Amino acid sequence: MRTTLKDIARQAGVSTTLVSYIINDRPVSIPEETRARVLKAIETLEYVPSAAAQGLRNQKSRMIAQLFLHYEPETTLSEPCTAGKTPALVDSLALKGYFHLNYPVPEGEKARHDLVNFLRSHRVDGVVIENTYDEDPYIDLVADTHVPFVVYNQADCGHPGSAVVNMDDAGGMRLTVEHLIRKGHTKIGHLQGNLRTYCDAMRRKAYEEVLREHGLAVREDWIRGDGSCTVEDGFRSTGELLDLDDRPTAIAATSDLLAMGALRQIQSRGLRVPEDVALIGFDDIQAASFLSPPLSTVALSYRRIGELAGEQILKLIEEPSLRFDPITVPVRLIERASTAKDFR
Amino acid sequence: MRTTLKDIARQAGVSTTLVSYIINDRPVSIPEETRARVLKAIETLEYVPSAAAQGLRNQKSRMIAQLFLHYEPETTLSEPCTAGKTPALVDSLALKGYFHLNYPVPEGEKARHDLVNFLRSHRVDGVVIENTYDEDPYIDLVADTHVPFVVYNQADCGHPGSAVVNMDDAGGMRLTVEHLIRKGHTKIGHLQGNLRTYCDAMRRKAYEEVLREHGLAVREDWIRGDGSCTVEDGFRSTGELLDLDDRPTAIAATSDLLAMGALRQIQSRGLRVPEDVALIGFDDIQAASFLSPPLSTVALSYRRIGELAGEQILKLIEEPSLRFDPITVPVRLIERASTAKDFR
DNA sequence: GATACTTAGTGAAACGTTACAGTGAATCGA
DNA sequence: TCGATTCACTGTAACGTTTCACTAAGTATC
Repeated sequence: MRTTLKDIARQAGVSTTLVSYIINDRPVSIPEETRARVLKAIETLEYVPSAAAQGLRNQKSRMIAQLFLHYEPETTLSEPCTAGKTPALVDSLALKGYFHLNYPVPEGEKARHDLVNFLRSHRVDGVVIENTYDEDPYIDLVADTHVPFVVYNQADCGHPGSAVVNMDDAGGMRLTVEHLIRKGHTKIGHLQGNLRTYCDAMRRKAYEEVLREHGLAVREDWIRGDGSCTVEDGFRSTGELLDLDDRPTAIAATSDLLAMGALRQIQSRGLRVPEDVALIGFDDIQAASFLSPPLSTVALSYRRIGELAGEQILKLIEEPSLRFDPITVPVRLIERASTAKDFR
Repeated sequence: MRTTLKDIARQAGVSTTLVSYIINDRPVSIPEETRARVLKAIETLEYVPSAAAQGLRNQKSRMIAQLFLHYEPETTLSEPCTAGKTPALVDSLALKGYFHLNYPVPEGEKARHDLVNFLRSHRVDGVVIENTYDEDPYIDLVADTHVPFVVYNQADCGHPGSAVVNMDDAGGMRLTVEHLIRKGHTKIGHLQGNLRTYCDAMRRKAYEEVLREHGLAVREDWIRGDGSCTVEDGFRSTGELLDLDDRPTAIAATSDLLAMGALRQIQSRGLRVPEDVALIGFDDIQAASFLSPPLSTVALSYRRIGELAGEQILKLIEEPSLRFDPITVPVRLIERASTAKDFR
């Protein structure tokens, strides 16, 4: 059997109440001698409180779940953007003695229902929502359970007990397109991601805005991508772009994975990057600098984002009435060889 | 307040016992009419059982922790080898209604102590141990708490209530070295990883064995690597190798990351791969096929490994007396351009 | 000497489930 | 028609904490 408070109390000749007080450092006066006796009993009997009993009594679990919405087994947890934030989140939770739970939410009625039950079961004190769509209905679902939550990549969602952490998607995409324009490009294509996500939607919007600001037309046939945001999609979509009679001389991709596919496609046709087609990505994944030519891209600190999410959710748990303004984490342009030639 | 069994019982005019029986599908005879009444009450009051109360009562949490030993914040969770297995583990646990917890264990007495308390607190029903050293003392630590566990990359550890899942490290390294020998190489260097890990130790051992079997000398000065297994290490260590008067004509790295660093070093000196130095990695990370030249390597299904770990730990929880033989997941050689030239 | 306060504790009731041991009533077999 | 069985339930005691309201001394205050 397991060692319980009762065992400690018996061993030390005191009540369980007193043992509990000592363990939890309650401000009651206890003579050193008694305290020492109890601590010794805890030591020798190797007592550790039962998480379940504490959870039941305190209505707290000290667990935070990271929700992976629109989950697909083979991809979601491996994507740079999704996976990148997890380590920092885990670390910042661990720092405060909280545990991190991975909770995938595949599409479908069953998973949706399971999610609500999960949240209602009080298994976790709060959640961090990953991989949301723009104005994602799942957010309301979570909000309705009154579990505090932090969500990435959303406009301010306005729910009480929630906070938003964004990266500067629009700013990043502006950087890339303006960079290409400075290099002399006027025919700039775009490889888009999943437009249902806030990230990719904002990036595409920024792409169009910058073009218009510079008096360049937005051509629908220069915007490609099936939404899967994979290397394969990049390869295929770039193929479509290059098949056009009037094709772009530069491509701004919404992710490095798309850009990797693009690079492969361009080079497989004997074209050169950046001489024939300039190419720039987004995310600055590790592989980017190893491509030939090394890929220009936008770097952002996924660590910082995850860290912020961790801090926010813990603050919300302590004080659910807190209101936060959405935080936006800055990005920066990384210029490499894939955009290194001036185009005139 | 939260809706409890009592509320349901009152609403349906029955005892809490009966409600519990219905929810848990206990084999007792209950007229359809009563059952329907109770289910309706559950529905309308939106009842969901309290995870903590069930945990306390059943002494089960339906949670599995993945332990990341020797944890370093910036790297451990991002490494291909470590991160690669997590998604499949999460999926296979979710399939059976179990939750997946990330538990980092940094070096140090405090973290070690926290770990023991964590396991003793019965917060999880079992653990999967990631990133172990060879004959890692942490394994005994876990075993002593009698929490069922699965461990990757170990010789059979012999503890009751445990299982081992390996990938075929030795077999994979044999494939790469034999491949290089077939290509005509006799001067083959090795970039080693962290020899304290079973993986890297096995790989290095296999490297040496194959050399000996083919009558080739094992030269200590051709074996490099500071144990960090990073791109930077690969770059630096390959520099040392190339500085030698009598230098290898081929390099077998224990990981793709090391090989990426090696490639950068080789090319930065104006040498060609594979003409001047052939190069082969291990892991088949996504970037490998995007290098110039594309990197030969060893592919293994991290998905399969994670899946197996999930299945094993759940079986152990159901039946802790079960004994499993260590499972070894097969690997295969991927030949790409970085080893494509015969060397004579 | 009565009153108030501090010290060092204790008992019992939650928290929300589940399992065991029953209990009446109805049905069945001989 | 009696005992046994089945049916449809229920009461209560756990599971292991924490908290609230107490108490019974001892000490200080006036």
